[in-house]
Amino acid sequence: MATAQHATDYDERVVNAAREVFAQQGFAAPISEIAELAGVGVASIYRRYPNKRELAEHVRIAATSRIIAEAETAREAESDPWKAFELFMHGCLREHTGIGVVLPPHADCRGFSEELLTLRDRMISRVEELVAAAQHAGGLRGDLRAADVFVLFKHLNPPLATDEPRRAELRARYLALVLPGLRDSSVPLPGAAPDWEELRRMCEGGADSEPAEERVGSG
Amino acid sequence: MATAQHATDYDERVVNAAREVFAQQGFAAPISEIAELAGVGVASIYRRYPNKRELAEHVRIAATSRIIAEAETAREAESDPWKAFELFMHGCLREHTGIGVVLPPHADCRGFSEELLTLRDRMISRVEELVAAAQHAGGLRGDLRAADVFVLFKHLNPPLATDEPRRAELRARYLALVLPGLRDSSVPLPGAAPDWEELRRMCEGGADSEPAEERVGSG
DNA sequence: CCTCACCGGAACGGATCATTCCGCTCCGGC
DNA sequence: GCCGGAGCGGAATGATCCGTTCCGGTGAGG
Repeated sequence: MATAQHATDYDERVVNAAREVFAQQGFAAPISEIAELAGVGVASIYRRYPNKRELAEHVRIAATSRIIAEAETAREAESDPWKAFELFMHGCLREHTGIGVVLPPHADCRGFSEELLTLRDRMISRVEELVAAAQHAGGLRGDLRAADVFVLFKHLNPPLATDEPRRAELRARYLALVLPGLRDSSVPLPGAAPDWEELRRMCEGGADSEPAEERVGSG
Repeated sequence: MATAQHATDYDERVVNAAREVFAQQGFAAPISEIAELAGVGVASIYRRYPNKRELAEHVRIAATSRIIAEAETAREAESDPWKAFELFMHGCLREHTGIGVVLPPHADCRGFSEELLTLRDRMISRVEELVAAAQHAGGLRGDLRAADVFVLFKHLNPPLATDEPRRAELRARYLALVLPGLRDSSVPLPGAAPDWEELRRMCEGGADSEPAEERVGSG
């Protein structure tokens, strides 16, 4: 039916716009921006999601699932562990992957659904496996940790420069700039990789996640 | 005199705090945050600067000057162009350099003083010279542009994770991760480096700069 | 022409932030 | 010990932004 088709079309545009806006600007981005990018009114978003938090959670779940799928696909498609790792990195930075949206799950886990937390853990496991395999047999430097990969994602993702084709070009450029260096272990990495808690704080500062939690003191 | 000393002390704490906060959170950071980090009241900031814009400009001028100095120092201290480039990168990411604050001059030049615009141009020139020299004789990959260096700074700077020593550790870690790759030109960089205008847009989205265009206010 | 479903955008209320105002403390002079 | 003023911290103010809700408009089906 025309009507159902129309609704589906709207759903998709809203979700896509939300993914892009959240990925690029963080979860503090205004709903109106999503509406504008989607070419709909704000009310059309609220007609589909009860509030911003639920929209954000939906987007996070979708993006996290997609990253997991990228990891599994990469492993299956490539027997060479380094190639698989490379493929995964490229896959995560492809258009519409919404990689920018998977950091906040590490960044701000307060009040998330079990589903999302489970997905988050699975995503981390998949990345750890890819890294370990590439280190064992692929020449990936041994002192790289999975958390570093997420830091790279965080930096490689949100150019936000212009339109998507150009953004993809920029992601590709900086991925190409960084990837070869990951195999050069002539100089050991100083310091320790961030743990998930620290990564959380690193992402919180950059692009705000949810408004805030309990406003404690003062009055 | 105790009084003069005290005032100087306050000035310094305010400027340092402003540099850190602006560098990590962008120029949209609230003044109250700066005040808190400096351990002073907001009024003490306004007693020294007529408004937020002038404080920001002061910080930008200081940081930009410092980057220029780092570039000149590096060139003079090292005859090997690659070493000079490396030294410059490390120098810019040292504590208190405020590298995060030099991006917005490219990011949002509206209504800046001639002084700052001149410094900005000089800073760009110095970086271009270092890059060209390192490419000519130092093994730096030939397709790296000066704008890429600023993109790297943008990503290497604002961990914001915890306290400064740890932040310095993180900056060092990711600089060490990236630097070796800059000499590996086996795979040419795809896409084009951003021009200054595009870099401006890239920074605008990430961490807000000034509120918006001309906000008349302040009556 | 009427009804129903769905839209876009204006309206509302709360939160945030730049800036100003005010009462307090500390210091030197008497 | 008491007075005047400089300088301070934080509360008060006014404007803006943003999440959410409300409402009048529009097009399809009957």
